Amino acid sequence: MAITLADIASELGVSKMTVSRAINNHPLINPQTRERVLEVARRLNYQPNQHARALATNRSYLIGVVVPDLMNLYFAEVTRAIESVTRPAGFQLLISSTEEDATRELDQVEALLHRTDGLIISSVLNPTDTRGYRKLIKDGAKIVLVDRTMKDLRSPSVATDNVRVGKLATEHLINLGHRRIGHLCGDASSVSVERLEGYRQALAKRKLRYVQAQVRPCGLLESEGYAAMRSWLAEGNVPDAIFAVNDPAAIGAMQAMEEAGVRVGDEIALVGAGNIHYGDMLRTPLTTVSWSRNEMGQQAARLLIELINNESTRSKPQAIVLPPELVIRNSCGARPFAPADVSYAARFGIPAVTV
Amino acid sequence: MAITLADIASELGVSKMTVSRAINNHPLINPQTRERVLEVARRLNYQPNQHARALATNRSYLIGVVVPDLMNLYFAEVTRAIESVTRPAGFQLLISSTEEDATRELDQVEALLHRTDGLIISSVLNPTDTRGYRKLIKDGAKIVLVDRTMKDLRSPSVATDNVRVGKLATEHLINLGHRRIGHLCGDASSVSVERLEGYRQALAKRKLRYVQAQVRPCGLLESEGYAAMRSWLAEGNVPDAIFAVNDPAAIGAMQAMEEAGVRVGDEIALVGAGNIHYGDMLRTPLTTVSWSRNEMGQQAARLLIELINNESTRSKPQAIVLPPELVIRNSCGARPFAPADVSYAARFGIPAVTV
DNA sequence: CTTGTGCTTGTTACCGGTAACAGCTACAAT
DNA sequence: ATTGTAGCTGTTACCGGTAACAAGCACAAG
Repeated sequence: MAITLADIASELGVSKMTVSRAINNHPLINPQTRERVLEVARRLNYQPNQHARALATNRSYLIGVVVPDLMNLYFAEVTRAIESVTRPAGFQLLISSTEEDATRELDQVEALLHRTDGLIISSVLNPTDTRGYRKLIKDGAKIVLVDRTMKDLRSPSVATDNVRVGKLATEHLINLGHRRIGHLCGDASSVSVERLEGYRQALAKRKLRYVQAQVRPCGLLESEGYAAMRSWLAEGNVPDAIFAVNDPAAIGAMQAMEEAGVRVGDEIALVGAGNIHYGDMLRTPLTTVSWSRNEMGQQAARLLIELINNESTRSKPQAIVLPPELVIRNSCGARPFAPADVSYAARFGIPAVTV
Repeated sequence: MAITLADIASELGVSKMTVSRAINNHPLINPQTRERVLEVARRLNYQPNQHARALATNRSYLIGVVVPDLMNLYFAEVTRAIESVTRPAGFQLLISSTEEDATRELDQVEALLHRTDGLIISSVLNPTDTRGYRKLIKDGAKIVLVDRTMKDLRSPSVATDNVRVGKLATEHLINLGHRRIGHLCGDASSVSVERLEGYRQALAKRKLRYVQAQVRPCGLLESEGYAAMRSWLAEGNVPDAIFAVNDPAAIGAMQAMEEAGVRVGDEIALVGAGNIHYGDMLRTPLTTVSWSRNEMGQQAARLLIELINNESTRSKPQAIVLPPELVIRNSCGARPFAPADVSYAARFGIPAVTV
């Protein structure tokens, strides 16, 4: 078995308490005694039992991170940023990926809450459906929301202005001369809903009609973007420009377009959101909307540590909003798409569907 | 505070022990009693205190995962595969990224060992320098090595045949007609050393000279591949084909080439290793060597769970080797590179260095 | 010579579970 | 009636730390 406080104590003929104080740099201890204890601890390679410590102090020095998808480099980046703050502060991360699945999220959160000091969550849930989290927070759970927020929840959050994200992307496409602009929209999560709202606002502002058929349900995963775009191309009636809810969805759509022989940025303009790594190195570099993933993760980590240490001087939970900006690359194209009615179905060998 | 066993016990007028037995499906309990207990537990939303349980049983149901770089999608994939096995088995993951830094790895491992039931490690360390791990394993640490292995270590491992990886990549370049084949080599880790060995073997087999100047130290990170290639191009004397130790390094190199106006696959053939996500969607799709990340993660997870449950029937630790295969895309080019002595320095505006 | 005070150390109990063993009850066997 | 034996439940101690309080000691002040 491992070395315990008691081993060191008996070795030195002192009490466990003295050893404990030495290890924890407690002020009420003779510096010489501390040195003697630390020396023995080093010699025996003492490692405190974290479970015992957590049980006694009710502090685990663990932070749970719940993200929708670790294969999405956007979240890998946010997670790394979180770690860059939590590690120096002495916390370790319990990371779990929900695969964009709400049930899994609730399970994970429930499981993580009781073995961590607090959670950083990027929630897949519908932002209006806050019952679950509201209760947890009332019961004292320390939760910070990152990237995806929820309405009226008394917990700090860090996100970008997603309505503006949708507006920036859509307005850019309008400015390029496009009039038939579609949207691959996400799910019920806050980012999806707000970016859709931004898309609508941009259209309205420029007096363009909002056409239901031009908004295709998709999801936030690359595979979903691919599937949605593939069926859209097969059915026909594809717009000349598309704003995809996020970069993975855009990249999935891009892949579907390429398979169908559609020249991205030329025949169909495409804009994503999130500015994920490799977006600039793709066959068709992806035009996107960007904000700092680094800032996002670091701020979230700071807010959570504040919360854990009860340093929150403010009465209202802080909601940090990071400014989004357009990153223009090639996928949005320069020329508008001229022919109004090309069917891509033939390219897949699938009969076109009249909408 | 949270509900404890004692709360449930007093509510029902039974002992803590009875409640504990009910919660854990212990056989020595009256089914009716169990039902009554479970009902109250549900009603009060009892969540067992994992720290207390871990302290009493010496089992935490946590598995530590130490990977070199979570921004490397290769490891994100392996991690996801690990999780797909460990989660159904009731374990949670404590993930930490070492950023390809040996010191950080040792720190992390030390810290994780004492709060987990076992570790899955992809080690950055020099594979011959096994002192540290050897001692830990002798002291009872449950460790499975994944992707990167170490010599003579009594612990199970899952990896690919990295000598073969280097051979496959290099032979492919030779078969394409290249004679001046360089290598962006990694660090002291097992994959780096073995792939370099494969590169040498392939050259030797085809009677090509091993030229020290054509093997550039690089590292395993994208940024390192970029930096190494950039300076190589600036110095001149670049070979017509390059095998990069892994995909991130290859992609970094690719970026440096593009910035220098060098046409990848055309002027310089490039092959990576690992087949990371997006490798096929890059501006120049990356030729690479591939093996199953999924298999890798899942097998590692199974081996560790076996180890934790002491189900290891075999006396020798298992060493699983996954077969690598070549994935031919565009970065390796079709035509060999003709001119032998072009200086790329001018393109950077840097004076060429004669080697 | 007491008393007070500050510094350091020890004692006790507890955090919330679980293992090992003891004890109780009802019923069957002798 | 006694003993044995399942079958279930309770008791006690312990896992390895820490908080709160008690206590010892040296030395200065009264």
